[in-house]
Amino acid sequence: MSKEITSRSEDYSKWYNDIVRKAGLADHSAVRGCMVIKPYGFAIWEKIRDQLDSMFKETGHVNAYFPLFIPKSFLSKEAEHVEGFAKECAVVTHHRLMNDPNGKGVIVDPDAKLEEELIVRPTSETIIWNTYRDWISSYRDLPLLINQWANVVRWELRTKLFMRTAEFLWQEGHTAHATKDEAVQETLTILDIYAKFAEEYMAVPVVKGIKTANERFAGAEETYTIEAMMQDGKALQSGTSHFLGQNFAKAFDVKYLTQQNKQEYVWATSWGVSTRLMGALVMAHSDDEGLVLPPKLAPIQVVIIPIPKPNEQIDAVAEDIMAKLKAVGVTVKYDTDKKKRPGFKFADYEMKGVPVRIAIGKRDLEKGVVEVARRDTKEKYTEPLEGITDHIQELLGHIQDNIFKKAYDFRKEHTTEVDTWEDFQKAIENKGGFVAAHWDGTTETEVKIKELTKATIRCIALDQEEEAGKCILTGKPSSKRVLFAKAY
RNA sequence: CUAGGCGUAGCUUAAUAUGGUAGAGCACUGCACUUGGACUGCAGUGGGUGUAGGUUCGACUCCUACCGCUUAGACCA
Repeated sequence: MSKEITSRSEDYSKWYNDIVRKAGLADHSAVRGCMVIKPYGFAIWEKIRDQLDSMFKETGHVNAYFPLFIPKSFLSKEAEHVEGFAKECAVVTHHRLMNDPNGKGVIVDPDAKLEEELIVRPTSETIIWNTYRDWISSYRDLPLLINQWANVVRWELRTKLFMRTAEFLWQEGHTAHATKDEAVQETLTILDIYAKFAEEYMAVPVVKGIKTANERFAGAEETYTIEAMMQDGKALQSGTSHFLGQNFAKAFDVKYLTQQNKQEYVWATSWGVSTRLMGALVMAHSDDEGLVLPPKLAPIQVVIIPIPKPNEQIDAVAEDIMAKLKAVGVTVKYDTDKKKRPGFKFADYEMKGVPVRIAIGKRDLEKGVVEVARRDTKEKYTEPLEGITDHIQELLGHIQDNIFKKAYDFRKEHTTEVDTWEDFQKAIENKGGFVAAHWDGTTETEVKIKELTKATIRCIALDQEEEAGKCILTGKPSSKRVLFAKAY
């Protein structure tokens, strides 16, 4: 097997690429910047999707689907919005192919030019708000709480599997409200869902915060974010929730009649997380042996491996364990492949990040035990068959907690408070991670700091306490610290 | 998009300074033998060197263009 993985210390980027490929998550495709998500990778995405989907539904959202194509004219209706995406749009100009009269193959039929070009959606605000105009006429139609699961295209020039690809999968929620307060509340509700999902399911601790004007979504009044930290100390924006004000309502003329019979523009939000979460999952937990998955998102939570190969006696025990685990909602796989040796299977499931492995051999059965191994700590021990179901269930919980704690401790160690420019530079350069520092609140300073250090303001944490201080660069007064980091 | 680096079998790679007509390991197939951490042996399958041109008697090797990957920027989720 040539499955070895480049170590993190040797080359973090290469390590990441190795994990993604060798754990069977995704491959490069024939199309530049686009990936093929493989079955195992997609199974994880499905877990992410299903969980989030149920959380959205619990909070009153419903799913719908809007077109992949957006008329070019729509994008120009909200000036800031179009500016944010103009440089990375795929444009459909024709609708027909024909045989090449000069030879083999096909060419674009020049007679099939579209009257109005279509943009492959980079995000759907415009097409959705154009639709909402028809759906909203009265306060009785509000709030409108819609989400869609879709693919979008942003013509990225520099790509990395899951982290940034030209096409990616995501969910985008688009809501309309009667009042500003309600819309702001919506963005915060979603932010909480994202944070809860990240921490409780992905086991990735996140900072909830507000983006600076400079980092804000094009067309938003306010952008809220959850920021995670990867093992190389870089920050990863893992989800965003935008308060859009009345910008899109005005651009698309979406008004409603109030109870007082007055015409008002509606208030909007939009929010999304993407397959980038897959990248976060890999980068937050995995090690040099492969993927490490939190049990709650693992497509296979427990794998049972017969030693050295299946036989009637082992099968019977394995099937019994499987049935009991399945009954309590644990996903189990019994690997009966006779061609592969146990050692190979051990390595393979470690590569794939399966949280728990149970090995059953003749010697174990004579003693009424099995061997249990956990992926996160690499611990291995024997456990009586009696009560194995409860033990495994409990263990999965411990693993979930332990993975989170490990990531939490890492973030804690890599969060530094500094008060001088010199310390700031040192922290960013040598230690990495989040650096909490005072900032004078201007975009100019923010941009300057980025030029000098590559660090950007990830967010102003929602729970950041007020504290008088001086901007690390300009010395101007500041009322609270913001989080800086180098980011993906 | 800019600047480097790299493209030889599914993967890792040899042959490239000095052009001479692609060789191996892993994977894969078959058989045998094994089996408590990526077995072993034997026998096979598989590439014409990212693509298109050019130079040459002859190109993996030299030249040009393009494509892709990658690293670092600019931009962005």
